[in-house]
Formats: sequence, C-alpha cells, structure tokens
Amino acid sequence: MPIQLNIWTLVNVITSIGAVTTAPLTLPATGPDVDICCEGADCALIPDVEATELAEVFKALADPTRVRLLDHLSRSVSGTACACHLPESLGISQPTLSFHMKKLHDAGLVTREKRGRWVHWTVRPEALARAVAYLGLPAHGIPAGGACC
Amino acid sequence: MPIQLNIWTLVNVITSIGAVTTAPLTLPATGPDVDICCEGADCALIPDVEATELAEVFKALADPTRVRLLDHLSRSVSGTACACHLPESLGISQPTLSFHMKKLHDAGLVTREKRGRWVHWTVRPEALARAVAYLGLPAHGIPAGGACC
DNA sequence: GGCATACATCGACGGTCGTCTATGCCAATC
DNA sequence: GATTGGCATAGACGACCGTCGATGTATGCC
Repeated sequence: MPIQLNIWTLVNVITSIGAVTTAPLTLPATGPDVDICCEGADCALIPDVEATELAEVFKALADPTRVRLLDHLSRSVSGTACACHLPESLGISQPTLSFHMKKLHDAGLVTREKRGRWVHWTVRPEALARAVAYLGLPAHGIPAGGACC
Repeated sequence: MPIQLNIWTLVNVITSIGAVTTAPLTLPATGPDVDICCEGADCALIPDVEATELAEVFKALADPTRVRLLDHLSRSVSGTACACHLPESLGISQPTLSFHMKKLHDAGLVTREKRGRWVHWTVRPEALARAVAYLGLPAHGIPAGGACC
C-alpha cells in the first residue's frame, strides 16, 4: 500500500539488464541438521569487494532525504528532473541538497547533465538492479534454493 | 554474474506479501515540457515518515559486514543459521558480530531465537520486500509510469 | 562589463558509526 | 555449587555523516 509498482515492469527492467537469471537455482540441496550448533561452517561468504560495492549503494540510500530525492526523480518524466525547487520542498538548504546529490552521483545512482544554468539529474535503474538482485536473495527458507549450513 | 537468483521466486515472494500490485500503473500521463526549468514543482514527495522507515532498512544494509551476514543467513536452510562460526569467517570479534546482528534485528530484517546456549538468526523476507518495492520504482523513463514534473 | 542566479565547495559543528577490550549474564556441564 | 562457553553490554576511541553559513565558479541577461 505504501508504494504501488508494476511487478512485471520490474521484472522486465531487471532481466533486461542481465543482472539476474530467470533460470532456477541449481545449488546442491544439502540435507541439513541444524541441531545443537550448525554444520557446514565452510559455507562460502560473499566476497569482500562485492559486499563493499553493495554496501556503497545501500549507504547512498541510507538517508531519508536521499530516499525522497530518488523517489522524486524516478517519478519524473524519463527519470529526469532539475533540482531547482527541491530545497524548499524538502526544507533543506541548497548546499545540503548539493551534498546529497553528490552522494547519489558518487554511488552511480544518478547521472548529471548541465543545461544552461540548471542541472538536470537522471536515475540510473541499472544501478539499482544489482541491489534488487541482492535483496531478492530471499530464496530464504526455500530448501531447493541453495542451502548452505 | 555476482548473484544468481530466481526472478520468479522473487515475484512470488513479493506478490504473496501484498506489498506490491501486479496491476499496471494508472497515473495520469502528463505531457511534460522540461525545458528551461521544470514545471510541476507541486509534485508530491514521499512522506517523511515513510522515507525515514525506508532509510532505516537501507541503513541496516549499509555495511559490508552486514551485507555478508544477511547473505549468509539467506543461503542457509530456512533462512536460519547460528552465529557460532561467523566471527572467524568474517575476521571480526564476537562483540562486533553481536553489534551487527543487533543492527539487523533492530531494523526488523532478522528474528532471534535462543536454543540452549546458541542463538539462531532467521531472515525476514517480508522486511526486505518493502525495500525491493521502492527500488523497483524505476518505472523511471517509462512515460506511462506516473510522470510528475 | 556588470550583475543576478544556479550550483559546488569550504570550514565548522554536533551526532552517529564501527571497532575493540573488558566485563556481565545465562544456560549447560561437571 | 563451581566451571565453562556463547552471547550481550559498557566504555572508549577514531572516523565518518548531515547540516549549516560563507564563499567560489560559471552561466545568462541587462
């Protein structure tokens, strides 16, 4: 109820980028025995580099102001909008807005384009797709979904 | 290539929770005129409360260690795992692990269950679904998808 | 050229984060 | 009851974050 979106659009966006596969997971369905402790402590963890890259994206989203900014951009035509009216709408100063847009830009979530005196920002959906793929991980609780330990 | 997941499982998980709709968006396709500046500065922003709640989730994910932890849990059977071997696997101390698990727990991303001396953690996919719905917003650039200003 | 405007950067400030060691708590075992 | 082991908490410390006013930079208009 908070946010309405078309799930099929989401599917198309994600799959078109090739960030994920539509094929079923084929990891070994190890018969577990989670009892006293767990066995299978040799479980492979996400590589540090990859975890860091994902964390960078989430860090860029880890602020209410930036959440609202990205949402605003995404609702705009072509995912593009100028920043002119945003400070007053959000109740923040112009330097603060600039600071947040830089954060989003550094994380690769938006692109910058200068048109005359104004700057226009555009969302990069492909940058979000990776985060979506990670959050989609919830093959959790599905035994065939790559049990580990 | 980084993370393989079954997109249909994702679809099922998300839609089953009712966090999103599979119906197409029906927002007015406003004919835009993004020229010198933008018009339509009266565009509604996400409510502050909602943005804050989303930011809380992203904040919980905004650390490489927690990204790896959540991934580890999600790969485990039933999305549940004990924390016993994690400090050494991640190269962190036991208090640090406890600190991170508390962060994930406070954000509602995992549940805690004590079994004897050990604590077992379980992922809450429904908590992630909301973040996925937000990131799915990229109806960006799709004219029929709720243009704003 | 001179001025107004949109945006970026700087410097400062208080607050939060991530990590550690040391310590406390509680369940299981002897 | 004493001991052991898994986990949480407390306190400390350096690093980073979010915000602001002041200032710099570049563009467009007179």
